[in-house]
Amino acid sequence: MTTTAPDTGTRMRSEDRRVLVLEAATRVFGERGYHGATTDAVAKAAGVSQPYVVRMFGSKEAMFLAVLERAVSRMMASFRAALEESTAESETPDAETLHRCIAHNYVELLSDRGLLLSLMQAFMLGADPVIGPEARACMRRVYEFLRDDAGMSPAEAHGFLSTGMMLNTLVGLRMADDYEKEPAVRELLDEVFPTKLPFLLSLRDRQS
Amino acid sequence: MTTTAPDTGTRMRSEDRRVLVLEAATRVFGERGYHGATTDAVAKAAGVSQPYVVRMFGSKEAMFLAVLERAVSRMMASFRAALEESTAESETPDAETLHRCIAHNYVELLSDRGLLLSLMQAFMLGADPVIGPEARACMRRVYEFLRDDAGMSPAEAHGFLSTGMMLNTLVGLRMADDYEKEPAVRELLDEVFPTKLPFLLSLRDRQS
DNA sequence: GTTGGTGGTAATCGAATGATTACAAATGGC
DNA sequence: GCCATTTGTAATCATTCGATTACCACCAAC
Repeated sequence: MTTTAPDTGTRMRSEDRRVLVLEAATRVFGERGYHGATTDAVAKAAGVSQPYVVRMFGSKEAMFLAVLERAVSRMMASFRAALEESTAESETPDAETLHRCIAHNYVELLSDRGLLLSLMQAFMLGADPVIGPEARACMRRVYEFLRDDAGMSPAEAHGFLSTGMMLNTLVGLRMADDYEKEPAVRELLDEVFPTKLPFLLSLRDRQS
Repeated sequence: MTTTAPDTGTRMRSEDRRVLVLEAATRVFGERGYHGATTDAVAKAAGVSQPYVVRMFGSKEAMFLAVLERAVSRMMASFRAALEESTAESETPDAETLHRCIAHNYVELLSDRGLLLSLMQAFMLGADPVIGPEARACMRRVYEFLRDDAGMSPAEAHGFLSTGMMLNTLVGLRMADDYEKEPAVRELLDEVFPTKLPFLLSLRDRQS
């Protein structure tokens, strides 16, 4: 007897499926953290079976590392695009122009819900013997880009990274949930997201 | 027959024991995160049995909330002390004096290994229906202190919080582990911890 | 001395989870 | 058409973990 529902006949190339699973994993890891995320939750979010996601990456740990690599690569690509934008505006862009261009692209990254949160989750795993070194390498890549490619001074890079950590933290906290109820929260978010607030608030209502 | 090792005869008041367990839980939650921490690991770190820590707080979730409350209370106390220090130096302290005094006490907090990391872990749990609201309230308490008591402008409070998030992230990453090997890391840490670097590096070598 | 409350532990349970195995259905080259 | 490869799933396993239960030991009051 057949125990499974009849196949719909549609099969994907594993390459495409892998991207789907990676996107789902990014969302799940971002929301629940490395330890809190389950391979089953990722599987359900991607619409595949749990053993499939395990075999696709070998282990949950390897899957997280893949998510991390993709996340930092996409962030770097976003920064590089921002750098080109700002050099297009003026030959030797000042710090403010660069900041504005990067901030613009950075908030765009928030659309990929979980990407920045997955990075942030990795940054809290420095004690992990496998993930820790990879996470430190990610931070290093970003810092070296800011110094070597974007031409920032150490102090400028520090300020830029600090603001980024703050943004990520506020997103992790879901601080926007209290925007209407708490005047202090409104004031803080108005300060931190001067131009991108409508976009941030629109993110809040999306699924999950 | 007796299955247990003979009691050493030393018994503690549950109040004192509770503090010991809270300190142990702070370390464990800080290192492994909420989901990654186990009640058994907390029990072993505190030198008691696992059922005891569960009964003491009712649940792992309640224990985390207790850790969170203690952490934010101690941080606020540290900030209040710093505020008094700076007003002792000059009647109406400028921003730099206040920053310096707070930074001094803040780095002291790092001695309580895990306190800031536990806070940071909570900040990544905004999606949790129970912990999320509590974590947002913690952030709000800190922001309102900076605005109302420390007299910071929204922009000043934003900058201060951003730097704090950056410090916490670098500690979570264990970035100091790469201080000697990676020149970029050395440069970054020299910039972020201008005066407190020896202290930071000494923390690195402590147990766990 | 015994009694009752406080400070603990050993043993165990049920559920969740990451991983493995065995198997089935679709696809493509020949 | 046939067969090997690829794309998937159902079933299950061994651990782990939070929680519960039942029990024991110390101590103070009377």
